[in-house]
Amino acid sequence: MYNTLSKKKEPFRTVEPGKVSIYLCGPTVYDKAHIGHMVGPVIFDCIKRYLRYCGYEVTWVVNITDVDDKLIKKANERGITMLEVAEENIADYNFNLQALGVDTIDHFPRATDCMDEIIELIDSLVEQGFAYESQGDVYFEVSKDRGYGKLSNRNVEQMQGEGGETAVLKRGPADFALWKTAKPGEPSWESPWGKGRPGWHIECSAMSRKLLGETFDIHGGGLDLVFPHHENEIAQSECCHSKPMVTYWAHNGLLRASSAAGKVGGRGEREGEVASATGEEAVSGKMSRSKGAGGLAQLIERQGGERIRFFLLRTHYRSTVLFNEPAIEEAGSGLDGFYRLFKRYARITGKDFYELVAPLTREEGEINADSNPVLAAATNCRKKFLTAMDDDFNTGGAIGELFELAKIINKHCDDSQLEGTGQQDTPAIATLERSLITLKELTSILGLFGSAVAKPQTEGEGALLGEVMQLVIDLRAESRAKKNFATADAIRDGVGPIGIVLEDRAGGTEWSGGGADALEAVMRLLIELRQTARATKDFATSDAIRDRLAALGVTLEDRAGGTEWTKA
RNA sequence: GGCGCCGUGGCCAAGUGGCUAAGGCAUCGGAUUGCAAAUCCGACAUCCCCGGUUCGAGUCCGGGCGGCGCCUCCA
Repeated sequence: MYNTLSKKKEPFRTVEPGKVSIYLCGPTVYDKAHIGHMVGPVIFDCIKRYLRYCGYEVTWVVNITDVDDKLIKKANERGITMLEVAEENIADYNFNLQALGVDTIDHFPRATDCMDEIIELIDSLVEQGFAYESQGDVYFEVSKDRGYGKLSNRNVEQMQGEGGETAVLKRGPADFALWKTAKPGEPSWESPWGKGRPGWHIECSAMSRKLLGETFDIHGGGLDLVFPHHENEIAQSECCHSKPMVTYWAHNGLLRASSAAGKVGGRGEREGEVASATGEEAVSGKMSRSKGAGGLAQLIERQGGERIRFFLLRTHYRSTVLFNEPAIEEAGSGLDGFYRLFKRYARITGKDFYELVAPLTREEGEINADSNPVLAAATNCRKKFLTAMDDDFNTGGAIGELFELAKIINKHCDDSQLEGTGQQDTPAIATLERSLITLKELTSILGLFGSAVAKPQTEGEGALLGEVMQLVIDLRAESRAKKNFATADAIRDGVGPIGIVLEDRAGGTEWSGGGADALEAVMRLLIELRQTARATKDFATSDAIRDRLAALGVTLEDRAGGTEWTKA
């Protein structure tokens, strides 16, 4: 595991054998989240799942900083309380986490719920001479900490800055506030230094100690938190406790918004036809809420959480990721291959991939391949997957093996002609299931494919039904025009049982009715009509059906067991 | 100015001294299909440039060029 403190990978060892304690810096909840806020939660969710899989007992804390200058400012702007601002954005954050499948967080402490611990910690620092009071504020005296700067690799002398607005109150320009005295009208708490509130940084030292102890295993956060936030946390905690705060500091790379949709990075070669980048001027550069980044919830609505999670996990967590929506869609294309495999499994066995029970631990997952070449290949994939994960949680490399495994399984289905032959309880089926169980075992580590992706659009289905019905009506009209009454009548007779009535009026045909399952039923009717046409070699009609559905975004796929339709 | 990261095929991306440089997306062939879709098979890179260390480097060192982050709030 890579450690920011030592700047290299280190063998994994824990404070307590068999146990891992993790603290991840969560959001300051003054505004809605953007996608960058999910990098840490998603990777640490995987880290926890993986460590658990490897036999560790893991405790994971994500804090909420709900008291801060920016929350106060936001509350004043909107004429609501700081608490209300916090509640609103915590709800947003929780929605985002849930959508991305982050569900392994054990504790969600809020700074305002830990005020006693915070004050106690500050008090101890003052008592030990590492901090001092100044007109109701309390500052940490950086020059008293010999280790200061070790995480972010800097020393106090070389640091610039004149100390900001509060310079006159501080002994040194690098000193930072542990406690801020309350201005009139601001939320405040009683303390030995009068009414006030904690500075940024101290809440994490207090909450991590409260829940994980004075020394814990892993502290995570975005790379942008290394300085000053984590540097100051170390200073506070280690001066107070005279022992290491954390064994591993783990920082995820930052997301950057990339301009020019479709072109992610690379040199700006603009030859030939150039997509005129008019319209929305995409912002390029680091994402931050202060620059207006947000809208994660809307992005989730458009793309779905699993795509976004997969997109984030394709890349190693420490690298910078250029983010734009087409890139997420591309990731989605990769995911689709897995979804198709799951459907294939259902076609063959009638069973649901999501219902498969996979081994929860590394030992249980071992495959007994014997002389089965498919399982031997699956074993090899599994091994490489785990090797990648063992190397600083290399999810990108691990995902490569997932695709490899999917290909092996698909090939097995092809080679053994599992589709359409009605095989059951054969060794080939057993091999299929066993290899899918391994796929499930591995994807579970990444928190993927835990449950079927919910269909995002019920309203869209209503619209689609309308479009499909128009197609049905057109088709019937054309059949009548060609005096192909068999087909025309088959259409009207076919929609009747679905609860749809066709009425021929002077201006054209109108339709009405149709219940909840109408879309599915109409699609089946169209598929039947197409089969009939094909059987009578009426390819003009059969192709017309498929082509027109394609124009609506519906794809027909002929399988050994029958035709399936999917909406893009 | 100080500290640090990155530069692999059309795009994304793994790889941290050694068999044929993973994988995905896209593209082009082939098998399959009435035609498609799906699936499978195949094609598609010598790793920004220069120099060095080494029997051997994308992988280590030095120097360029280019992109980016932190030093102020930030996942």
